[in-house]
Amino acid sequence: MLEERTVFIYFLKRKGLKLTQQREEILQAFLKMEEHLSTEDLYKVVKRKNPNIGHATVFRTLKLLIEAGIAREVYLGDRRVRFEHGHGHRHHDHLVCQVCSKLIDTVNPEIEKLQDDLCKKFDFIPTSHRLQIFGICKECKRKKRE
Amino acid sequence: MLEERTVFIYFLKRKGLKLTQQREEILQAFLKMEEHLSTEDLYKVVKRKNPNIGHATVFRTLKLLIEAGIAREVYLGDRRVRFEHGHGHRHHDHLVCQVCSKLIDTVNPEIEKLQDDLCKKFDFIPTSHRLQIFGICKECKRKKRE
DNA sequence: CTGACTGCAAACCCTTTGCACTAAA
DNA sequence: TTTAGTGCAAAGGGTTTGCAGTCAG
Repeated sequence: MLEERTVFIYFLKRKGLKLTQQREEILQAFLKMEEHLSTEDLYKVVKRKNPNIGHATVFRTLKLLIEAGIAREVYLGDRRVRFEHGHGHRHHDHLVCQVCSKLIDTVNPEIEKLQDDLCKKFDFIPTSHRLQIFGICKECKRKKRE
Repeated sequence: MLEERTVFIYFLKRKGLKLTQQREEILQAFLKMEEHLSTEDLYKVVKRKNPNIGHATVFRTLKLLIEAGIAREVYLGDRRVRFEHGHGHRHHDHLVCQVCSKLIDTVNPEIEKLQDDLCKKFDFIPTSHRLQIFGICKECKRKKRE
């Protein structure tokens, strides 16, 4: 948790930007979150600590976090932009349950490897990727039977 | 091309819906398209044939096509919903060029296989998936060098 | 005939921006 | 003090819906 904060501070310094109370709070909220929150979700979390923070600040700070490589955008199928941790994390793949919306994160080195092969085949330089498998999770499957 | 039309007609009949001139035209335009068009794109294509068609009709018909399994939604990272063929087509993976926005479609049976394994591991029943690799395509890479 | 369909325009909803005020450095 | 940051509210921009007129069955 400390490390990402350091990255952010360096990033700000390098760009001549300032570390404000709000940015600090948003960063902390972002780092604590487990799931893939939307701007709105994060806004609500931060607002609990600091009731007069605005949407715009959350939005703008999130952009900075992305630029700094600390956050990453994910699209889960609705029209909302969601965020996940980016810095130093392997990019994981998602199993998305269409019944309960639960998300299972996973990393599969073999798939990763095949993706690289695929890129080579097309002479394509990858910067990031996103794998989502939609379906029904274990629990929901069980409930259906009951 | 005939087959999908049949599927659609059955679908409409089953739901007590009507096959209108507009729906026919939108279906044909959708089936002819090669790329991943947004509602807006498809609207423009159809409008050329039938200038007084409205956005809403395209939008609503697209929803029907999805329900009938003929179309499928894709999210490429902008805020647009895009569509691709769904019925009877293998789900292909995408290489998305971040410079020129070009899309390379591809299918990789090995990756497909590993995905199935992944699902089994989590006892997850997959219904569809989506793999997107973002990066720089061959042409744009070359241009950069020049 | 009758209920589904259409086009229009407006409502929606999330994202993004402009601006006058505030606060890091 | 200077310049970036903030909150507010409004603008954007794509998607969705309400409605009165229209048309397929």
